[in-house]
Amino acid sequence: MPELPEVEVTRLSFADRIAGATIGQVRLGKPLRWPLGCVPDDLVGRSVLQVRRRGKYLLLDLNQGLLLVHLGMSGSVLFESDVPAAGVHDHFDLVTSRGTLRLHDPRRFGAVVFSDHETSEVAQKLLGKLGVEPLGDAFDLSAFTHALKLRKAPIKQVLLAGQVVVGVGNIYASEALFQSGIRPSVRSNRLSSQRVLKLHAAIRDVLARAVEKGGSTLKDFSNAQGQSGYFQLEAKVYGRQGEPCKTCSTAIVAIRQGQRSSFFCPVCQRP
DNA sequence: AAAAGCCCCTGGATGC
DNA sequence: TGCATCCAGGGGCTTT
Repeated sequence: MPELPEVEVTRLSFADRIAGATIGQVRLGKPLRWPLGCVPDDLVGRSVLQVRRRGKYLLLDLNQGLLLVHLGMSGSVLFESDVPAAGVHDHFDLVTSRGTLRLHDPRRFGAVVFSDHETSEVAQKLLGKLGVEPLGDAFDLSAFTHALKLRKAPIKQVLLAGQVVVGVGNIYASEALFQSGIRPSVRSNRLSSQRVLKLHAAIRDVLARAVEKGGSTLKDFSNAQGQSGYFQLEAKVYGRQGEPCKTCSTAIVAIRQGQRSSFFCPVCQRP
C-alpha cells in the first residue's frame, strides 16, 4: 500500500526523466476517486517542470497549473517511452514528448486532479490539513511532542490521521511503534517525553530505510520503472501475527483500531 | 476541535 | 467447480 516511502520512490524513479516534457495527449480510463478537474485537452501543450511530493501526493508542476496524483490503496505509476496498450486498470495516461506517464490502479482509490495553483481551493482541500514532512527539517522534536500532547486518541491512529505528521500509513506506523517500544493503543497525550523522543527518531529511521529499500512491495507495488521494493522483508511486526517476535520470540499480536489492523509484540511494546 | 464510524473499490483468500 | 462472504486500507466525509 503506497505510503510515503513508496510515493517518494515512485517520484525518484521518474522525476528527472519527465522534467521538461511537453504534454501531447491525455487518455482517461474509468473514473478515479475524483474527476480530473479540467478538460483533458486543456493539458495538451503544457509542459512538466518538476515533480514534488507532499505527504502521499505527487505534485507535477506544469508551466501553468499543477497535477496532484494520489496512488490510493492500489495505485502505481509507470513512466516509459513505450507503454503497452492500456489495460482495464490503467485509468490515466499522460503522453509526453519524453514518454508516457501511466496510473495503474485496480481499486481506483487513487486520483489525478488538476489545479490552477497550489493555493487554490481544490488543492487546499487535499493538502491544507496535512501535517509536517517527517523527513524534513520541520519535523522537530519539540513541535512533535507538543502536537501529541493535544491528542487523546491512541498513538497509532494519531499517526495514521496525518494531521500531525504525514506519510505514515499502516505498515510504517506499526513498524515505527515497534522500533520505539510503544504499544499502538497508548493514548497520544500519555506518552512520556522519553518515548516521544524514541518515536520521533523511529519514524524518520523507518521511513528513510524504506525509501532506501525501494519501498514495500506487499502485493504489486512497483516504481515508475517497474521495479519492486524490498522493505517488506525487514518488517518486524506488520502482517506477522502469530509469528515469533524477532527480538524476544513472543508471538506477534494483531488488534483492530479504527477499522485497521495493528500489529505489536506484547513484550517489546509496553502499554 | 477532536474522535469515531462510514464509504468508495476490486482481487484474493476462505468457506460451504 | 462455483458462488457468497470477508478482508485489505487511504482518507475524505458525516456524525457525535
